[in-house]
Amino acid sequence: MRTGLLVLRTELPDKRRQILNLLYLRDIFRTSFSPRLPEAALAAAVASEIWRIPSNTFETLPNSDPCLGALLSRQLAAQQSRANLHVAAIGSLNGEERVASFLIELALRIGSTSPDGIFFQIPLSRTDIADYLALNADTLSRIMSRLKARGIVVQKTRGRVLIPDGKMLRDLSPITDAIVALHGSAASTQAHHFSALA
Amino acid sequence: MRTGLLVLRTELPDKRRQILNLLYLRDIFRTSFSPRLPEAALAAAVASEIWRIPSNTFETLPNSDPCLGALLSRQLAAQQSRANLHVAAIGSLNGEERVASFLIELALRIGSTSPDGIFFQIPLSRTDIADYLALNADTLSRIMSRLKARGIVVQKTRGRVLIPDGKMLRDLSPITDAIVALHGSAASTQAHHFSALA
DNA sequence: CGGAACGTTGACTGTCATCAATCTCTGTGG
DNA sequence: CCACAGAGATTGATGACAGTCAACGTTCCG
Repeated sequence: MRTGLLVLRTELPDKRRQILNLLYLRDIFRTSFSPRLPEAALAAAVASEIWRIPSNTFETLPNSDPCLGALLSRQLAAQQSRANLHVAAIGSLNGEERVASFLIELALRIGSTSPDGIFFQIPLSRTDIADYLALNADTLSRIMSRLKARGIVVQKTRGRVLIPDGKMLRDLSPITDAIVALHGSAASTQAHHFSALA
Repeated sequence: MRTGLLVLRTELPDKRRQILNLLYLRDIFRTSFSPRLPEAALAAAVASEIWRIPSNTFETLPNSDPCLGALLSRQLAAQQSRANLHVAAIGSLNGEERVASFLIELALRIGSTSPDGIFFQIPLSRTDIADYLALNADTLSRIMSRLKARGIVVQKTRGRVLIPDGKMLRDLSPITDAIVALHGSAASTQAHHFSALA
């Protein structure tokens, strides 16, 4: 995909929904990445632009250009790693830690640094965020309220958020380093806000 | 890898452990599949045999043989899909459903069909299973006791288990179909025990 | 036989889900 | 411009499920 943000969403029998994965710029998605779950479907969280490549072409892509093959291989490895990280987040963090981790992820991916801190537009609805973090929407709302009360996040307008101090957020998540490694390119201006060395 | 069973394990600050992924026969693992989490490490659950391939060789493998490239590509897709399925399991199932899903997975992977049902040797310690399912070991023990009381699983000896009736187990997990699709090869004698059509 | 590791079980606690009431935004039409 | 409707978000009261801690069983070693 070229721009935008996609979610891989599924819905189990009892109206239990879960967002399995977020897909960002330059991520690769194949139908076969999605397990055969009921209602599993890709949906655009924000307007997105996608390149479609026929499956055959995709599988023989590396043959045409060795360098492309290596790139592809690394991209897929990074996505696998992100999926594993998400397992760790959902499986071993509590609500607040999950939300903090998610905010760090967004800040690295779509944040822009300003003198006041890191700004970004939250690209998902509350419900989608809750589904992504395996939390209830009500619980998510409560956690966000607590974070706002503590001044860790500041809500500017609907869906627009400011993180005044990356270090405070950093300390709320035990997996910050892994998130930075996977979502913050070395060149990212946001990454250093969360870096342990900063 | 060629034989055995590997676990990708991590351990966060407060002795919270999580098993991110199980690796079975013919699965592919690269260091870069593992997020940079504290203590992230591969460990053998049972004696395992592994092929090591230098990273460069790996990335250029597809160039040497187009057919191999396609195979590789599909294998990686299947593993991605399994990671996503595991997110769904941990994120949206309750304890009993997770355990049922895990038992189905094992039955498909390492079970052998007998007149009495499906037999297998549980290849992980209680603690590891709990970490894989994002449950507490005590809770896991309680759930297993309940399943035994209901006759859904029968414990033969330490770590050796019999599933008398696959259909009963099947109905305990809302994601059975997806598990069968990913872990049961079409040829597997176990797969039909869990199939909706059986 | 004894010790260590692992597993089980019960009583209690804490976190998160559920349900319901209220509030806030956003867009629409008078 | 305001009123209104509807969706989404917030908040509180309550309950269920899983986690914690501690005691006791079991298995498997030397």
